[in-house]
Amino acid sequence: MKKDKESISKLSEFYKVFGDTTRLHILYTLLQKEMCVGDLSKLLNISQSAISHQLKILRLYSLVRYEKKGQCVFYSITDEHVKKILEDGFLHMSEL
Amino acid sequence: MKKDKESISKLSEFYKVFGDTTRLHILYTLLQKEMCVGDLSKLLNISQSAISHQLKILRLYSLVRYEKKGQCVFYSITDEHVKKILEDGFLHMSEL
DNA sequence: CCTTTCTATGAATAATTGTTCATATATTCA
DNA sequence: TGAATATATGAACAATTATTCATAGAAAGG
Repeated sequence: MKKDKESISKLSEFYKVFGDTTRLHILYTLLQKEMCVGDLSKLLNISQSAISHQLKILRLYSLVRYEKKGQCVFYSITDEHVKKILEDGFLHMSEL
Repeated sequence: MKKDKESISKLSEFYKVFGDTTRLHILYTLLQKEMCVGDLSKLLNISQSAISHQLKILRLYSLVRYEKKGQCVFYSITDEHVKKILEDGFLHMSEL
């Protein structure tokens, strides 16, 4: 695995995505079940706009996917690999 | 594993530490061999002060340890667990 | 249609974080 | 002891990132 400037920069971006409480809250909530934007907003007590902006970033990094059902847009964790990353996070931390 | 506000906040802090190119560069450099502040500064072409400030954060999170030898302070990765986290990072990313 | 509801988004603002600059402390060596 | 070298650190400044605010678009229901 190369550890040049380029890939270290990529890796730091990757970590940065997880390094925000709003995004982590969204991710761990979606780990339980898929949810639409408004529900996330109410549940986490964060404005709809803020949620939407952060979901955009999570989408950009392919951490969540979405499906439109009527007026609602349901978001969910992309796949098992992302779920694993999320579960590993707590393990790593608790070992430090 | 509890996923309350408190622990999600802790976890995001943990990720945040890795979410900076300077700190990652330092960490991956120290993964090769222990090094003193000045050498890191020269090698990475980052001011001594910036390196020192970032090392302080890495120390705070127990990711590095240091040993004073004369005027120099040699830094190294704390332990195998931290090394594992660093190596896992690239794997996770490459699978996304 | 018109209104309501849900979501997305650009721009402005607020908050956070990183770097630089100036300087202090400690150690070595002449 | 005095000068040089290595590191740390507080404060100011710069840069980045998140949130809010205002608003637009899309779908559903009356």
